[in-house]
Amino acid sequence: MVRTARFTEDDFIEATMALVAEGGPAAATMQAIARQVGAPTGSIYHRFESRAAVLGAAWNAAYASFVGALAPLLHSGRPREAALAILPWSRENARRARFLLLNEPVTLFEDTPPPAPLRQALERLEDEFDAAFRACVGACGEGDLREEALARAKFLIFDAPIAILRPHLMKGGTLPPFAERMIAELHAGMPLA
Amino acid sequence: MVRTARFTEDDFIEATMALVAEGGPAAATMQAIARQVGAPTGSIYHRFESRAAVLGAAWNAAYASFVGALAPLLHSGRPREAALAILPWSRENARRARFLLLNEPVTLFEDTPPPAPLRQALERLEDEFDAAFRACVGACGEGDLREEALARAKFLIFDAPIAILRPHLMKGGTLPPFAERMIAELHAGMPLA
DNA sequence: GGCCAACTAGACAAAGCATTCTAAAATGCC
DNA sequence: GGCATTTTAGAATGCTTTGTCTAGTTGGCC
Repeated sequence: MVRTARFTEDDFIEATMALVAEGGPAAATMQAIARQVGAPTGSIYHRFESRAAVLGAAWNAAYASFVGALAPLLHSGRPREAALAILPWSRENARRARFLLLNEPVTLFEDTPPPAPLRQALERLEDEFDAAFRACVGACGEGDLREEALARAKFLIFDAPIAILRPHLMKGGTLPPFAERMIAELHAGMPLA
Repeated sequence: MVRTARFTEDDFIEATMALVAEGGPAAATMQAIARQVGAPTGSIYHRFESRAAVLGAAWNAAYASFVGALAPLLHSGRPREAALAILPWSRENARRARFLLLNEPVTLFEDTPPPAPLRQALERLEDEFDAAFRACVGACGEGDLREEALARAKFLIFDAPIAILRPHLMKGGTLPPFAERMIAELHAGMPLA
């Protein structure tokens, strides 16, 4: 080792999340990221091979944090708790929540996909999340029936809570307490199986 | 009148929807729209003053069609039917559904907002939709309680059904029959008030 | 104390974009 | 048939972006 780095990989990742959370994917230009960190654009390319790599790394970091919060609850068979866990996670990770939950990877990476290692890492995370859902659903049904049960679980635990949160994540204020109630009520009225 | 137009306003609007539905907002460059229609780029500017105007016009058209399908049902006090109506509308308007339901206006217009007339037209549509929800919720509660009831209705009738549809709209295939069942069950288990 | 790899620094080149501009073509009307 | 005007047609312009390239700087180690 020789010269100490002024800017870490994480500095750029955090700046990217902040910019996307604030102004959408297009706001995260390499120059905007550099400006946010206080670095020249060239420095980013010492850590990331391309813009797609920065976005991909940021996405994977946010997604890993999210999956890390939910997967254990799914594996221990507590779908309701998993759904409700999205709220504290979003409150504690406001920037990540806006970045992760208000963007689709397909639009984030629409121009150029991230390099292969990042794509594979993301695929592993998605598989991990999927496996957690399957473990939670258990061995209920076969074939199409099983797929329906899985779609049901993903809706109840992931998509529906996020749909409840989305308007408030957009506005940017604090998440209202009745969000909790709505999720609980949803799970009371429409059980997993 | 003198020379007959080869390309109509609608040609460009439909092309824009198709491109965004296929490859996200960034795919709808002026040149891509022109290519899709078979026109030179300059011709677009005879009908629309800017790219934001094309996107805005496309968004308003899709949104008007959607609101037109749901608002009457809300006004006649049939929230369940309104929620279920999203399915046939999406099946009959696959391209519009992907364009409208998988994109947020905030990301679509993040760079430059559409010109004032289109913005106002969109605001009117949003007000119309909001009024339909308020009419459906009726006079239940005051102040915060009323706002909660409204958020509840919007979730049950709009956001939740779309959350159910989203994975399938993404994949692009036909919408599965169990989507209908899930929406019905959701409304059975978690009533409006 | 000097060496040298890793880094900062920012100008630069190349590509793609929205928008404009000039020229030509079409068509209802006189 | 010729004119006025709308439209097609597509090249040209200027801006913004990503990614590269050359210089110069830092700081641990011999």
